[in-house]
Amino acid sequence: MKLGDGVEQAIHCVAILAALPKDGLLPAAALAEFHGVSTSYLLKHLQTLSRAELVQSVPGPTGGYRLARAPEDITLLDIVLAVEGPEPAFRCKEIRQRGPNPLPGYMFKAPCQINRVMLRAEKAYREELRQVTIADLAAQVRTDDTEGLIEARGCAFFDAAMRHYAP
Amino acid sequence: MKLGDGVEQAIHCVAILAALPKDGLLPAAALAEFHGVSTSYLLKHLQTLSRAELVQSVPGPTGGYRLARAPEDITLLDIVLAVEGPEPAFRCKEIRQRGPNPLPGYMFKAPCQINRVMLRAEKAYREELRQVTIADLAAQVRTDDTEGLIEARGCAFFDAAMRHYAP
DNA sequence: GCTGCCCTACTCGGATAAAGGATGTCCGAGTATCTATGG
DNA sequence: CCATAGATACTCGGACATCCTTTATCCGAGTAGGGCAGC
Repeated sequence: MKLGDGVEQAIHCVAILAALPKDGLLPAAALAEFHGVSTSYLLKHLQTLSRAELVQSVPGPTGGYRLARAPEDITLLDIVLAVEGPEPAFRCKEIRQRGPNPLPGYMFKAPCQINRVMLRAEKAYREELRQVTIADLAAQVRTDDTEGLIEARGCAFFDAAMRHYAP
Repeated sequence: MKLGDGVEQAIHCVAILAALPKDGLLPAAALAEFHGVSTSYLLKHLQTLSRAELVQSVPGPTGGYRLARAPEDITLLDIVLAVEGPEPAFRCKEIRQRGPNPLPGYMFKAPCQINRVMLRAEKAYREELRQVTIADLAAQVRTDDTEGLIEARGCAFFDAAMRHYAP
C-alpha cells in the first residue's frame, strides 16, 4: 500500500498547467525546476499523462505541455489511475482454490468474499478522488492564498518559462 | 498503488483460524500447504500478525497459531494495516515548497490541498475495511456454502493438522 | 528588399541502467513429547 | 510399577540472499525558428 512519488508530481504539474492561460504552454524542464525534482523522471510521468490524454504535448523548440481538457473535466482519480495503473491494488489470487486437494472450480462461482470487500473499499477510495476536480483544487488554493503570494510566485515563474500555443 | 500478496494470505489465514474451535491451533506449515503458498514466506506475515497481537503464537512441538481475540473484534483494517504498515499510501513530500526560490515556510501553514484530498480518500478506504470483521466474513461464507462442501473440506483439513491449546 | 531553403537548437519520446523494497530462504532459540533409567 | 531426568524432534523467531518493480538516466526522432543565399 504505497503510492509512488510520481503521483504527487503529476498532480502538482496538472494543477500548475490548469493555472496558466488557455494558450499557455510549459516545457517539462520548467515544471521540474519549479518543483525541484528530476527532469527526466518527471518527463516519464508527463508522457504517461499524455498517453492518457490528460495533457497534450507540443513538440519542437517552443513546445511543452498543456492541459488536454478543461480543469473541470479532470479529476484526481484520472491522474492517479493514469500514473499508477487502472488495475485495483488488491488482486485476488484465489488462493482458496489452491492447496493439496482443491475443490472443483465450479464450487467457487461465488466471488471470494475477501476480494469483494477489498474492492468495495477501493471503490470508495476512488469515488472520493473522482469527486474532486483540478478546478476544485485551484479554487481551494485561491481561497487559502489570501495575500496572493503563492499566485505571485506562480506568475513570476510563468513569465520566465511560459510559451504560447499556436494551433 | 499495489498491495502485496501477503495481505491476501494473511486475511485467509485469519479467516481459517477463526473457523476452528476455541482451543484450536494450527501450525504455519499446515496453513501454507492448505493455501499452496511458501511456508517460510507465510511465516513472515504470521509473525507480523503476532506482533500486532491479532494472532497468538504457541511455541513447541504441538504449537501453532490461534486468534488472539474474538473474530468479532478483528477487522480487515487491522490485518491490512498490520501487514502493509500503518502509514498512509500517499505521503506528501511538500514539493510545492521546493524549487529555485521557495517562499518562506510559514506561507504554507495551510496543509497542502492535494494531501488533504488524498488522505480523505484513504480515510474512506479504511473506513470501509474497518466495518468488516472476520466474523462477518465467516458468516458470508457460510451463507454462500449452501451444500457445505467448503466447510467439509475445512473439517478434513483440520482433522489432519489441528492441535489443541492447553493454557 | 523579399522569399525560399537549409541548418541549428531545443523539445518530447522511448529504450536503457541503478536502487530500493518485496519476496523467498536459511539457521538459531525454545518447549512439549517420548524414552530410558532409577527408585 | 511409577516418577523423574534427559534427549529429541518439532515449533516459532529473526537475520540473510535473491528477484522484481520502481526510480532515475541517457540517447534518438521530430519540429519551429533563425540565418543565409538567391531572386
